[in-house]
Amino acid sequence: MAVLEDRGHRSTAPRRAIIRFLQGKQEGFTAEEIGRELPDVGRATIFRTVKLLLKAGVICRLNLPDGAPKYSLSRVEHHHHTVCVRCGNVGEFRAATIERLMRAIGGDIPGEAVGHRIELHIICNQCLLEADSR
Amino acid sequence: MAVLEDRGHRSTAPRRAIIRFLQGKQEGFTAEEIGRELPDVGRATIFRTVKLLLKAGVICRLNLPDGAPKYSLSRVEHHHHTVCVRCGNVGEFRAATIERLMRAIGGDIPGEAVGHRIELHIICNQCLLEADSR
DNA sequence: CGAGATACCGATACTCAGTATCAATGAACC
DNA sequence: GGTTCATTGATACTGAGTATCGGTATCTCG
Repeated sequence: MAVLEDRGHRSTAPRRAIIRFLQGKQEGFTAEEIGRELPDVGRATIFRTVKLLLKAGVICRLNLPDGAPKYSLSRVEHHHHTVCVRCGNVGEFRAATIERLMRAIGGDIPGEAVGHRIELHIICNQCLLEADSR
Repeated sequence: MAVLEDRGHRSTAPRRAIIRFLQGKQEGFTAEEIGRELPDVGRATIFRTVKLLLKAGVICRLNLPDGAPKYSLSRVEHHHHTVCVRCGNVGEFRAATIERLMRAIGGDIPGEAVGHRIELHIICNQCLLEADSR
């Protein structure tokens, strides 16, 4: 909640509103969605705040398989995302094995490895159910 | 070369020009870059052709860490990308270990795994050199 | 080869995510 | 309470990609 103050930013009404809105969010969200939910907050401010939260590590950005941008709360520090190729819902997962493996691969590749990003494309349970019942 | 004809598309001058241009490309490229190189080809046609080549599997789309879109030739069927966080150049790699691991993780996660995408963020050798010499 | 159907073209106008600008406001700190 | 300066919203812009549409070129078939 005091993520921004901790980083030397001011606590303003729009910022509080955005953070409060995101607090409940289980699924990923788009910037446009925030705007729809908080019509009193200017568009620019939404993007500015999203950027701050990104830098603070509170949320993270990912792309759906078609490239559409989406954000999600970072519940755990280092993690990766599952994204449903049907409905676009995103989830998180961690796997220590991956981290070890990526470090090993980083050593085999020219240049210095500084990080990675992994997206697991799935069809989520709900979409599977809907497909069945059709 | 006859990728498009093989899929029932027509062989037209703009398409041939784009494919010929991409043939040489080692690094990743953007749509805008194609347009700069082939000013006689309309913008819409570039995006249309890029989309066809994507569907045909000839090229693939990826995002730089900041979300900027980029394309790269698919030299091998299933592969992943390294992207330099300094200069944005992209490379390819494969690692059978990853594929096995991702399949295992897919089994542990609710829903049906259908694919994945992995980006390894690096600082490429050239950027390392430049950083040293400064 | 000639002709017709239609896939494809370029120009243009649009959408969508995100950024730049700028005058007005309101946190923070004294 | 007053001052400073980060922040705001409005607005205009950029960059990637899509929709539309009248005109053109490719493919196919006779």
